[in-house]
Amino acid sequence: MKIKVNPFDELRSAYLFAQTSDAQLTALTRAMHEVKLVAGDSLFTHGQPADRFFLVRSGQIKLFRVSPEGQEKIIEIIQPSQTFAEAVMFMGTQARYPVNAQAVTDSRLYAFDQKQFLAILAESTEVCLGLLASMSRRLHILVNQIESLTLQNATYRLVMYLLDQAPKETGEHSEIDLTTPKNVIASKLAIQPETFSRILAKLKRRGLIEVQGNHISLRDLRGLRDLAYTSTPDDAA
Amino acid sequence: MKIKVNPFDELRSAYLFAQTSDAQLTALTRAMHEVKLVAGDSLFTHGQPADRFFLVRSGQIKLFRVSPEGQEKIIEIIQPSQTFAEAVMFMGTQARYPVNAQAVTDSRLYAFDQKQFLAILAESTEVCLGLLASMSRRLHILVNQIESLTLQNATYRLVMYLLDQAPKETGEHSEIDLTTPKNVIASKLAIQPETFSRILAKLKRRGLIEVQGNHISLRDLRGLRDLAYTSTPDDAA
DNA sequence: AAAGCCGTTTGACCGAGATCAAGCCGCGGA
DNA sequence: TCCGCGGCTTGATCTCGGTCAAACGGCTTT
Repeated sequence: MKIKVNPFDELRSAYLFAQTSDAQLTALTRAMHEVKLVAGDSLFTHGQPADRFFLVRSGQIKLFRVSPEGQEKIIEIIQPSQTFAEAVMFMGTQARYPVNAQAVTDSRLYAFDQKQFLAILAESTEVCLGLLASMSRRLHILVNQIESLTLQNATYRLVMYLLDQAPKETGEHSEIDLTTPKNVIASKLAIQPETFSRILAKLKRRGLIEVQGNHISLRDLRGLRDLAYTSTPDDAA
Repeated sequence: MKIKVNPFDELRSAYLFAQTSDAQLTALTRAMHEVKLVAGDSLFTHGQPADRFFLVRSGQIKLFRVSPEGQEKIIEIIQPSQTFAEAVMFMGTQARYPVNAQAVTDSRLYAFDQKQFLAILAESTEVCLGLLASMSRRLHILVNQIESLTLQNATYRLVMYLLDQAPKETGEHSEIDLTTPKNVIASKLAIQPETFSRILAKLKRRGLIEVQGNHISLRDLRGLRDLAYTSTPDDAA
């Protein structure tokens, strides 16, 4: 027994295209091409002219900025079924990518031509509204990031990340696997790898989590949540 | 001699409405009402249901988050002719404001009804594209904020703020007036008022600026730019 | 003119997290 | 099986910026 697969299902799995009609997707696919990257490959760099945006089919892409001293700060890690850089398509005359994009793992993407995309937008209000919604969510996420960078400490950010990774079942206990190298997560949370490691060790000492490589057991979800909101800097075992 | 003023000029001064037709603006104004705030008045709070967005006609509105401890972090200070909270209109079912909004000084605003606005969007691609462009810019600004919060120090942020306030003439010397209380600027830059004051004092000691209350003379633009990019923490007079 | 008040400045101290520097461990290649 | 590399951990130390506290100065109020 064979399951029938709509060729557009993969595109529609992306928020951005969820509401787009077959006809429009057909038009879009004409100016779409496939991109394959191996881990470490750069896709585009900060300041480079932006003439296309992307949908991740598999793998992970990190969007980041680099400081003059070479420090890397990851703004976002793009997962399969997510699009990115679509917001840049509206920066008007000679748009430029505001960040660097690089593959964390081997990845397959679709690239969409800016002109083609703008043409579709111009004739479809639904696509427009979908895009507005997706940008609105992203805006909100960035505001939350700014809040936690400025009003919360490193432990809070890390704990929130862990809780966010956990499935939202209601138990007091949960298991997660880090799908991303620890140093990459650290950069996303704006923490040094050493500090990241130390915070994990602290949580372990307190019996809140257990760590075996990339696998982490959250032993006490309530305790973790409490910690995040009170954030005792105290370190004693 | 009297200058003829289009009643919509004020609206069109906002990026968002720059391309909107008279007919659409007419429709919009039907569901628009005026709002007056005195300094310190709250307009809306974080988490409150969002059913309208705003255009600042005069005054200043700060958008901010508050930490559990009561610390305030200003995300943005909205100036006359700028709109805000329009992005929230797309957060779907039961949108909520993601920040608090409060008047820094006495202010006059226009408030626009969400439904009316969405109706106009649905029938005008130009307005849609204008909105996309404006959200795209805001997105970019937030990314830049995240970068400077994570990859740059307080001195960098403050110097960049000063340089940003200065008119872009090419001289080596420039005068600026802070239109916003120093503690508000400090919060926007994620710096404590004490530190803000100390950094200004340091810049003064080095002969880069002169300060008289809210008036600041930038005596050495090149020096300031250099400082921002090298950012010697060194403090000696 | 004195008294508050509020935003700002200055001083002394502290601490979260960065930096520098070793070790450790798991994994792939020879 | 051993080696070597890269990511992770742990320890020692440093520092930027925060915190607490007090004084200052320009206002408005009485």
